[in-house]
Amino acid sequence: MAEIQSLARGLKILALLADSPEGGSVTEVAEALGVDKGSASRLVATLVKYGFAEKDPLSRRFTLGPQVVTLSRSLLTRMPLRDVAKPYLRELMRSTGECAHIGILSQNKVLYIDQVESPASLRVNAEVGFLAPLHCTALGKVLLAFARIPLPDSLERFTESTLVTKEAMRRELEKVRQQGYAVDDEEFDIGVRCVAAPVFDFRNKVIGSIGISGPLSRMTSANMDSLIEQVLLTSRRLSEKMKFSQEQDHGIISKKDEE
Amino acid sequence: MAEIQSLARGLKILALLADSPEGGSVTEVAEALGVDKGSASRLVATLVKYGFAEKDPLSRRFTLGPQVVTLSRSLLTRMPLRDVAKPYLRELMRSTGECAHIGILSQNKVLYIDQVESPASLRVNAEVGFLAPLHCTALGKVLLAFARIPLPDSLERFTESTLVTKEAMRRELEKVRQQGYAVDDEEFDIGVRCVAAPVFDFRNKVIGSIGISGPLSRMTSANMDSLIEQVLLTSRRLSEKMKFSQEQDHGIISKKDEE
DNA sequence: AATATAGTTGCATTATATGCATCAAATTTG
DNA sequence: CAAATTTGATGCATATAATGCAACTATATT
Repeated sequence: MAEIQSLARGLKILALLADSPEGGSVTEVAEALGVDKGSASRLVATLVKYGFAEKDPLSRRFTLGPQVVTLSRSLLTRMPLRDVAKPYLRELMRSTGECAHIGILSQNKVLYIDQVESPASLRVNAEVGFLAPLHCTALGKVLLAFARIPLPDSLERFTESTLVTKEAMRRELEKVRQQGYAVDDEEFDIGVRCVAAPVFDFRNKVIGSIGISGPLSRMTSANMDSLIEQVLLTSRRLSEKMKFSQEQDHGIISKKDEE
Repeated sequence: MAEIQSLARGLKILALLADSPEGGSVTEVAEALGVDKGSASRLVATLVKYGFAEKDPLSRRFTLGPQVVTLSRSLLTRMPLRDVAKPYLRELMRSTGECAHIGILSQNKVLYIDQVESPASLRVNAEVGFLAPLHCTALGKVLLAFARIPLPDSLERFTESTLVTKEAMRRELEKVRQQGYAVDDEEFDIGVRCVAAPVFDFRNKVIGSIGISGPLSRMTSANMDSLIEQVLLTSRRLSEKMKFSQEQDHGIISKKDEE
């Protein structure tokens, strides 16, 4: 699979700019890619020209450009799952009082595609576009358990509670499958608990996971059961809705357009 | 300014995919760019390889990939204005009951970089990443009036009330400058009114605009005055805060890093 | 003001992207 | 259900476009 070198370089630069909070200079970019300053200069100039990067004239450093935000919206607003899920997220947040979010599998991580914030002043906030590890988040565990994707080779430790052995992980995923939901008990962020459950499409394939996150102080063992109940209920209702809307889509697609 | 052709082509493809709801096929892409099918095939393959595009195996069509969502988040979470504005947006939404949003100038349009939704069931929703015209939105008029950028050559009509002549626009902008705020009275969407005011940085340069949008039924002439008051108050407070945080930044930047 | 560092641009070279043709796969049609 | 047609992928030779070098300009540092 031959890749187009200059395009690949440009895309690598975008990833680079995304990773460095201060942006990147031409020389840094050149070094990172192992190309000449001249080439780097021309590549970033092209990115700027199309709005994918921006130059701060003062520092002469480059950052991501607004075009990526526009593209992102374009993608997000066209995700059927996201569209359908919105009211369910709102309802889930309302009934639990915690931040509700929905994620999909992307690059072997979980990508948060939408969120409804809790009004509480102490709350967990997972920005749309956030890319989290699978093995230590509730949303991620659900995807691992139901999507039947291979376990990541190394399970990075984030806190004391992170499950880092494949064996422990396998047992955990078995449990998730049996229960139908996953819990993250301070395995990624200290002081944060999450609950998530799968969303299935009309073929009973997992297409995402939906859940809530909140501080330990509110997500206590005393009310975990009712929170889990809410999440499960929501995930089932959403799955039903998805089946419905996708069967409709299916019908529409099979009817061929004229011309 | 020589642009790197293949990179430019790749970026054009991304814009293309963003514009077509159904995504694009290899042949369509090839036609749109005026290149060979083979080249188009290799270009999209590269985009897919780096997560910027995705292939639906069934329809063999390409859509934007999740990488753009990740990049977008990376950019948005690093915008100082966005960070600082969040609580002000929340407060503005709470005090007015309407959807509050904040935008910046991008590609001669206004880019919505954050939003707080109203809980009302009838509400206006402007997704983050939305790119709206300057001349017929409150956020946009504010930018036009205070950023001293040239008027767009043609003022597209969206509704009966859209101002489409340069002369009318100039008068309107003069009014905006005098009042310190802008109103959009069904000039973009029927049934929707918006109010917005500028956000200034420590140099008194406009860096964005903040405002609210709501249905005519709630944004009546009777309560417009108080809504305007709220927006103005918020924009002034936010500007103050921005001055403060930027002066701090300024200090940090001028203190050179070791190494 | 002088020096050093960083970014841009012109130009010749070479590698790379391109188009064509072929092949494979999938979709449509008879 | 097979034949035909459309669509996407890949190998290869050619030509073009991207590259690196070097010279130059602009900015930052001393």
